[in-house]
Amino acid sequence: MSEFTPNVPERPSLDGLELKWAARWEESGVYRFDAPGDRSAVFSIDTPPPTVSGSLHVGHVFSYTHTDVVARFQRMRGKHVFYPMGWDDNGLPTERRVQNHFGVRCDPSLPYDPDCTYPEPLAKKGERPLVNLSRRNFVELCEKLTEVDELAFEELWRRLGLSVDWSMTYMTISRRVQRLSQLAFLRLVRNGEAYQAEAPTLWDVGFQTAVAQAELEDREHPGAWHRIAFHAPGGEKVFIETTRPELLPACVALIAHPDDERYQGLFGSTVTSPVFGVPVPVLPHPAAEQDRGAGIAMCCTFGDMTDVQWWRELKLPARTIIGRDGRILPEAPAGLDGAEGREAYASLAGATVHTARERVVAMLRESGDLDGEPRKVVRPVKFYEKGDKPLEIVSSRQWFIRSLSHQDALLDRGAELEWHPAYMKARYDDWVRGLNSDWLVSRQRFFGVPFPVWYPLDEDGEPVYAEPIVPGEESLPVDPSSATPPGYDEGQRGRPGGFVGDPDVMDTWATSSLTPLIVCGWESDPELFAQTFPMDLRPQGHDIIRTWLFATVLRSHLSEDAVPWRHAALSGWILDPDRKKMSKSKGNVVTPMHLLEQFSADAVRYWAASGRPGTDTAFDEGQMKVGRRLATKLLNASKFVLSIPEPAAGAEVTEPLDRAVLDLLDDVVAQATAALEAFEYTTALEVAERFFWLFCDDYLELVKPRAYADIGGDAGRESARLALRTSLSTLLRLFAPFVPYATEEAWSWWHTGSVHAESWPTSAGGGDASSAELVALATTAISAVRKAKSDAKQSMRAPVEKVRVLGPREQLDRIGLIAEDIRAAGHVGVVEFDATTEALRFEVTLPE
RNA sequence: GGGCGCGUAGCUCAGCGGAAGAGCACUCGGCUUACACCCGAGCGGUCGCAGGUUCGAACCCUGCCGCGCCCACCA
Repeated sequence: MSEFTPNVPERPSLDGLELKWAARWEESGVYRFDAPGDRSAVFSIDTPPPTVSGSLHVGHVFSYTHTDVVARFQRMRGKHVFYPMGWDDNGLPTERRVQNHFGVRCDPSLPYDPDCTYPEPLAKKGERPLVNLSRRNFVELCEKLTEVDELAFEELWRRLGLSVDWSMTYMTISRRVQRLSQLAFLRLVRNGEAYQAEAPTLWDVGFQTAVAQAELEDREHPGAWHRIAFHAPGGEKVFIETTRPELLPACVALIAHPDDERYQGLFGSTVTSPVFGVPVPVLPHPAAEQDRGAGIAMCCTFGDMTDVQWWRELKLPARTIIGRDGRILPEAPAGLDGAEGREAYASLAGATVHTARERVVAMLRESGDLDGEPRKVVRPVKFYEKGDKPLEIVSSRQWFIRSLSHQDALLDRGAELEWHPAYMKARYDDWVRGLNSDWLVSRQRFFGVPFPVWYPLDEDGEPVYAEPIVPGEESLPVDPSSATPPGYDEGQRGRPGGFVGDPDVMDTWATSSLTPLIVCGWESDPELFAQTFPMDLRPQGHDIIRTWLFATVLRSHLSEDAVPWRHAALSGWILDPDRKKMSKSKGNVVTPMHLLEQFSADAVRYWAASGRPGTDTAFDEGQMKVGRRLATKLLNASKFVLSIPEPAAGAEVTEPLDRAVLDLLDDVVAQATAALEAFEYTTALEVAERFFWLFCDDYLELVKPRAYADIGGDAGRESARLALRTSLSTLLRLFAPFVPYATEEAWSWWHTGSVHAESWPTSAGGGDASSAELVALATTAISAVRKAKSDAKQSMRAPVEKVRVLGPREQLDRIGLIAEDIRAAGHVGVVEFDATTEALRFEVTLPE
């Protein structure tokens, strides 16, 4: 480029930049990953695949921007940035959305219909009966809907300016990912790290599926304490207290602490439950707390996890009374043998837990075994995080991945990671230390990756779970509900001596925990894998440390004997102005596309970049306005610098002010680089921004007359022109990761290539202190002149008769170096110096 | 109950051992050959509280108060 006046528009604007540049970036492939053949030249990012179940919100925009800033920085540093995007379309949210959207329901017993005509979306809820679909048809419909969602997501991400390589996009429900997920699972089965077991499991009666420890949350739930009498053989009453009287027929023991003096005489004896008349032992166990309730608890199968512990450790019988639908089972459990007890139970059969509770309380009241009235309490109860009814515990057969036996190794893996911010590691450590069961990965749902397993049926038609049939790896992915296992034909499905497919699907996390393996080409592209794994960065929310982060570390540990990445960057929440977490349910979400349209992508990115790693950040349109101003200013400042003729060949930066400013900028580059290397993008933006405003407000004003050649002669003019272009080039590159559109636009006015493919500015080591001081002196001087004009309510263009500079000799000497710039910029007649022993000050004399 | 983080200007936040900072808001002024979607000047703070360490503390230590989050318990 050697044109004097580059291609600068008359009135630069942010409007329309997104569409213009997003299209050109796609065309030119500037963000395309090309494998360099060398792991050290790659920066690979394990981007979170957003759940495709509706819409992205500002929280997504916030955290994905952080990652993009880092990606762009690394790219400019010369790294081959491996930055794919995925969509998590697996799981409950999609299932639920499809059911509501199309008015359908999955019936796994139906056969697959290859010519199915799918229903149109419902115009309004309940306008027609639900349409039943086979599992495979249901899954196809899910895929249809998620495709549409994914396009909308991609459009938003492109507009935001994420420098993702869109040619590598993956979907967690795709055949490729299903294959990989099943393959990884079968490998775990083979080496004993995945197993199935029949055990009491936390169960959501609404969704009718088992849930894992990581998916629990506590909610305040109203209940009541009931004081209930059991009967000892001698006729005396033993009172227990419970919030779940409906579990009385499931009671298998009373438990008190071994040291509790009140119950010493009862240990080993048998008491009889009221109403149901079931004899149960009174047993000691250290998990019983003396100062809680009556100090003696009724152990039921199962009211809570302590019941499970007692049941297991004291080898108690199981008296299950709650079914998977949350209702009381029709058949009374073994042990409930008395006629009266059976009659009482019959009155509960089929009732919901809530109704059963009322009936049991009524019966207790009638028999006189309810002591006093129930006392209402609100106490925390375990819920499935997506559910709306308290969890029950039912016994069921489930698949688990071993994690308890790897606790120490997982803590070591956590220590291998660099955490940003560092204190987030504590959450991981807490979680790993607090694990109380292996990872339950099976879900009794439909839309997800099926377990690639069948079971032979014995002559009675009962599955032989101990001898699962697995497919060959080459046949993956398989859906055992429609595929036939090796050695069988389809006619044997469900028949004695035949087979049955595992009906369950894997939990979403069981697949998304494999994202590093999915994107890096595990078991499919060894060359790519060698260049990208272990990955450099996992960015994610701090709320899913116990799920996604933990599970990914576990799977990588089991599969690759390695950490999945070197750095984990945890982003915070977006808080609404009331300091609450922004969420859809609170109805306070602002749609991201609207924000991008209103403020521009650069502005929204600027706001996002103001949130430090791990820190919850307020949603702040004010910050977006500031960002918009910055981006506009970059365009205008660029226009101005480029409107000044290019420096002549052989020009040199000779003027003290010019040298000092470049020195200062060099220091800014050093600071910004160090900050970005440590994922402290906010600090990088701050130092760049502080310099930029000083550059615009003070340096540009001071240097204008010289650059226009009004003063200073040839050398001064060329020095100014060279310093201006040099600064602008550096500044545009410094801001490119943050405001990619404005910087690209301005860059395009005087360069042919993309700024995002340029190299990151390098620092010569930072300026010395005297440069910073000289710039500070220049700022102080020009401010003093401005203040005088401002106090006199005059225009900045108004002439100044005289400026007297008073202060220490050394400072006067330094100001002397830049006095001519100050004089010209301030429209000052003469500048005089008077050495004193006092602090530096300026006397500004305006004309009469 | 355990852990983590945070309390600095009206608001959003930097600063984390050497003279209290920025932006926004507010007040006053200015069409200045890049930008009026702009520019300039100004107002504004017992750095949560109380002790301690230090020549020196917003910063380090101890205790307390308040807010948020994570985990556990849930008879």
